[in-house]
Amino acid sequence: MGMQEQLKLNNQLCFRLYTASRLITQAYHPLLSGIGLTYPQYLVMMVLWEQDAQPVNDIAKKLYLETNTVTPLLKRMEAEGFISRSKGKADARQVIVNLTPKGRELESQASCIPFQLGEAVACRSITPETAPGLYGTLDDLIHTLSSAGR
Amino acid sequence: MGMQEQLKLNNQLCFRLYTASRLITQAYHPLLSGIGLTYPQYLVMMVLWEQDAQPVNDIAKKLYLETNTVTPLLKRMEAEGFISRSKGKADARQVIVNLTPKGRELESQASCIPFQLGEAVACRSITPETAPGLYGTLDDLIHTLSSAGR
DNA sequence: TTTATTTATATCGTTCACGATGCAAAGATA
DNA sequence: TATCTTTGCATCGTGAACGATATAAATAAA
Repeated sequence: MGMQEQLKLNNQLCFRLYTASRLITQAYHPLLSGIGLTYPQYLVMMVLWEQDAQPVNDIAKKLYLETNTVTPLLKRMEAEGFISRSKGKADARQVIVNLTPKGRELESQASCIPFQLGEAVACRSITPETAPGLYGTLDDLIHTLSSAGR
Repeated sequence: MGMQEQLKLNNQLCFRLYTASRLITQAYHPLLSGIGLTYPQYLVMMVLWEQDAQPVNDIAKKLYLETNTVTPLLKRMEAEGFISRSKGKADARQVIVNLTPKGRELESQASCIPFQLGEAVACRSITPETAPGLYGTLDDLIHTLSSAGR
């Protein structure tokens, strides 16, 4: 009649990732709301700051999201004036996403966010020595899961 | 005019956690839909399997969620017949959540899920030797973030 | 060149998350 | 006791996520 050990919350990797993800996103909130972005919108902006003028699909792939998530996100960002969307010339099916001047200007305003966030996240388990190992593990996990799903 | 290095997606811990969390949840989906649960609902069930008859607030705290997320979740689970909700006797403000027989029966059906999931998540970076370290790091992060937010 | 298939994006419906706010019960203070 | 504050839960509105489906353009096959 004992509780199944493997069904305890404490033994779940996924629950930890889910919680850690939500809590970090919450920590971003006050910083991002200052520049008018949500966290997923901030991710899109980082993709575009790194390389402007990308089709929807390229953005979606880099974020491991589907277009049915990204399309409405981009529409809201267009309504806010951060990006513009235009038909692709080479391929008329594509929608090319461009930064507006307002969106481009945001990069310098956002540049301090990673540092501010770093202070909030500072804990003894994540140091310059241990971070690469953690990143590698998560990258490995993401790679396994994203390739398994096809 | 160079790209701000710290604003690159590859340098972001949060993006990794966000992606890993989503992809693992997706891996759960086919397993959970078989027993009629979503992933957050599965988390609630795990809390209740471990200890039945808890007030909403206790469940929310264990999942690091607010009641405005948990209440609608519980209502859907009640409509599906997995749980029942009743007024607390000692404190009339509380709503006590109980497993129904159907919800209790689900535990044995769910007991194989962690193993099935384990196979999907199997990658060289997460082994019986490395998992505790990863869990510890995430727990530390969660602790830091959840106590900072107050 | 038709016809069939794939690809790129969009639409729709449902379920989270979560900030803001409301409300009633409980507890504290006057 | 009457008033004030806190606590527990619910409601509302908005923005993701995502499965399922639709549509048009591009490509492949017949």
